[in-house]
Amino acid sequence: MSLDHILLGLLREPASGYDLKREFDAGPRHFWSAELSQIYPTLNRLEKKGLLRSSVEPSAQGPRRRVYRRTKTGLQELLRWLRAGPVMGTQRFAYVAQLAFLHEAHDSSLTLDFMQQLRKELSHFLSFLQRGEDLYAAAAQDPAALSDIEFHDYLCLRMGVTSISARIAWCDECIERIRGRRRRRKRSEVAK
Amino acid sequence: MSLDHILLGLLREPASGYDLKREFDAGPRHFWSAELSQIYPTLNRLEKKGLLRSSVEPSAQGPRRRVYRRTKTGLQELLRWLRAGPVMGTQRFAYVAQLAFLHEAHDSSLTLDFMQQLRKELSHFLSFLQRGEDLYAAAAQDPAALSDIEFHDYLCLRMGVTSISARIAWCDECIERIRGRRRRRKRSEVAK
DNA sequence: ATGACCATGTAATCCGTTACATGATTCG
DNA sequence: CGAATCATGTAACGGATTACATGGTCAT
Repeated sequence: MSLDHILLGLLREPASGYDLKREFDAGPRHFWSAELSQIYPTLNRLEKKGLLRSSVEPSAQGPRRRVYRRTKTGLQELLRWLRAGPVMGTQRFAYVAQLAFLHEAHDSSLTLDFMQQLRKELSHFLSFLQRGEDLYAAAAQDPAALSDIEFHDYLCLRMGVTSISARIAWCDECIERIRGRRRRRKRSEVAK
Repeated sequence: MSLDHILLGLLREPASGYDLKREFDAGPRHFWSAELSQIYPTLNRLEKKGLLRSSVEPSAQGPRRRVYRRTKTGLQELLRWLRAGPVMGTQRFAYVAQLAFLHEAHDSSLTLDFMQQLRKELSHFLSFLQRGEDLYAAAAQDPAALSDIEFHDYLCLRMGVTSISARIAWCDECIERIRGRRRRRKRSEVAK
């Protein structure tokens, strides 16, 4: 039930479902995502549970919006979740499973292509994260220059950058190993 | 629908649902997992679709087992999935979301404790992966010494090791930054 | 007026976890 | 004989995605 708590967390400022969706797409993309069709019913449920309160407000641009605010109970529930320690959810990387089975194709160029395409996709995502990181350039020098909120955001962004960078390095390592393996195979064939 | 393909991939040798569950727990733990209650119905469905074929066989130890084999169609479907290129599923890291919201607690020691506990859990998992890596010690020298299957398995294991290592380094970086921020905050308070 | 974007929702379906239910075999 | 392990499933629930449905406002 993490989405409940993530919405509670994002609602440090009053926001509509639509706003929250945009926040998901802007920031936490490297660690969470949600669709509007999941957000709206969840907000509704949280309001029924008394963790949120909503009011309809006119919009500056567009139709009327339902704006949600966290209640005192909502904040308490968020803090309870945070104090319970890190939630280690299950990881799922379909592309690693694919790599594990690529031997079935008996074609090392397919594995090579696969890793090169993966590297490209990861690099693309890394660029996106690094554009965000540039805004915090000062933080690398003096972490005390940031507000509490910015500081925590920055740490999360660093997680994205270090973890995608490591994955790209892994791609490079794989590509090198695949090439090395090929060369040695060819050599030992010639030796015969 | 990745589980379908992962089961097809794991079934390079005939196996029962119970066998496959043990394989999940032994190997792919760092990139996939599944429960028996999900595996059994999925195998059933794949058989109905003609991608698998099963037969009941006596067990060496215990009651009779239903052993599944991949059909030609099953292998073709697996290869189709592999050739389609890397599947970039959505990532979900609840603990990063937690970190993003920890500022609400207004207590830097809570953030510090959180990161230290996270580091501990990740280290534990890294040890598990490294025990697996030791079996492939030779591969680091000569990748051509491994069979195709072992080579691909090894690359997947390396993904786990590099990616968890990077995450641990990130924890250390965070811990350092939190401490540095504290010191600077205290200093500027004294300066007043 | 029409297309882009703002805004909110429901329905169908699928994926995944937890709990429940059953029973065979083996080892101490 | 009792506990551990082998072995196969079903049921209930919850989480997440895709598709569908509706309509307002604004700029061109």
